[in-house]
Amino acid sequence: MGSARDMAYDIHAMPTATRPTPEAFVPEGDRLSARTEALLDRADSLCVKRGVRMTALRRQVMGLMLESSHPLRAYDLLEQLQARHAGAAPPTVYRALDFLLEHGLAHKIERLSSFVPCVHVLDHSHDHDGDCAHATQFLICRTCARVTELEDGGIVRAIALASRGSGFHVQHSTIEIEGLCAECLASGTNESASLPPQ
Amino acid sequence: MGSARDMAYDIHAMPTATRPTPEAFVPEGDRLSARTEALLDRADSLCVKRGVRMTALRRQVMGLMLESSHPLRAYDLLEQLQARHAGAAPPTVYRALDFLLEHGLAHKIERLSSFVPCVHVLDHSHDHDGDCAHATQFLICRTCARVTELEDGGIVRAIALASRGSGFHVQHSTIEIEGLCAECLASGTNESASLPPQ
DNA sequence: AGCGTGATGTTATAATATATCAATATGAAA
DNA sequence: TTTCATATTGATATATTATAACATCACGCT
Repeated sequence: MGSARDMAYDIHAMPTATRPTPEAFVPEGDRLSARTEALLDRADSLCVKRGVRMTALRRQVMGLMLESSHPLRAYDLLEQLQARHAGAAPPTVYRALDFLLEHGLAHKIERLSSFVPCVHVLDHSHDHDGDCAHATQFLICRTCARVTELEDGGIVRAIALASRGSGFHVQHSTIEIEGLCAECLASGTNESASLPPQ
Repeated sequence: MGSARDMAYDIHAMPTATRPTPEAFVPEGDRLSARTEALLDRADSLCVKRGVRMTALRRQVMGLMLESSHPLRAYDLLEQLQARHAGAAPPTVYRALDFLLEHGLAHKIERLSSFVPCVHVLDHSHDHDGDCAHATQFLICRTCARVTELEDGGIVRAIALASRGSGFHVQHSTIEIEGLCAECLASGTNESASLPPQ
């Protein structure tokens, strides 16, 4: 036994390191990038640390988001999930998403009714670990539809200051900034990615 | 003839000042506060200035929002609209809302899938007039469900700064801050108004 | 093994939003 | 005034997003 929850559910619930020869078990189209596998494993150990369960289903949904270059809608995830998970239905996806959102492993982009994996909890040294209450902001490119997650102290402070000025106690902020990303600005590619207007 | 668009559609399309004795024409339950009437008239003249039409339908929808203490969902508006407007259907409301949003007379609160009238375009001296591209932020109270609209320069600057740091060109920002308003904090009334979590 | 809890399966439906095309109203031109 | 182009509204259908409710199954504990 390699870890606290190995052999649970199926191979997709296992950190890569504990698998015999992963490729042999992974059905066509399911190979995940090394980065995704690494991030999934980080998410996984974060869950262990918190005493919650990163099940196969949740890991799969997280994996789908990590492999995508842009936010995915619930029904996008559902469709992809169904390829390997016949019985998947809307609640299947929404429940997995609820878990991931609750534990700060993913975020909902309200403007797009879409979801992205959280890179700050997972990536490098941002060890929030037991605490998932980080304040994030999102840059949404209207041309390429990519979303970048920020954790900008200046924005957080400005919001705290303005709220305090109104006697308001902040619990959560939704900050979604739309426009053109550096790459699209540079390449002059201004066709919209069919985002909602305003 | 009293103004550019008088007698259009019905009495509700008319600024109060041009009406003979408004009360006599207004059906039961349709009396609007003096504040609402005044703001509707401001919205109206803003539209005239911009060469767009504040029709009876749009004015009614705007009026419903102005009379409400909290954000209204599209189907709330629809239901209220139907009381005086038999044929009203979802597109009726969404089209009126689209117009009001486009002209900065209302805002959508993404977190609540709800709509509020814009007070900054309408109230007192904020004469944006021809220009509706003001940057707003919203304070959403989880207890009383009231929403306060801000136009805080500090937040706008912090966002501009952070975005510039990423080479991102901002076109629009959605800033929705959830928590407890001063009144609810003071009164200790902490029952949630059934807002979505996180 | 038996039990309590949490996770998933399954079906149905609620809530939010848009597409499409017909009918009508409006403002400007002739 | 008539005519015309355009904007607005009417009406029906449907797409999209999200949840309720209850059955079943897996897991962790004793």
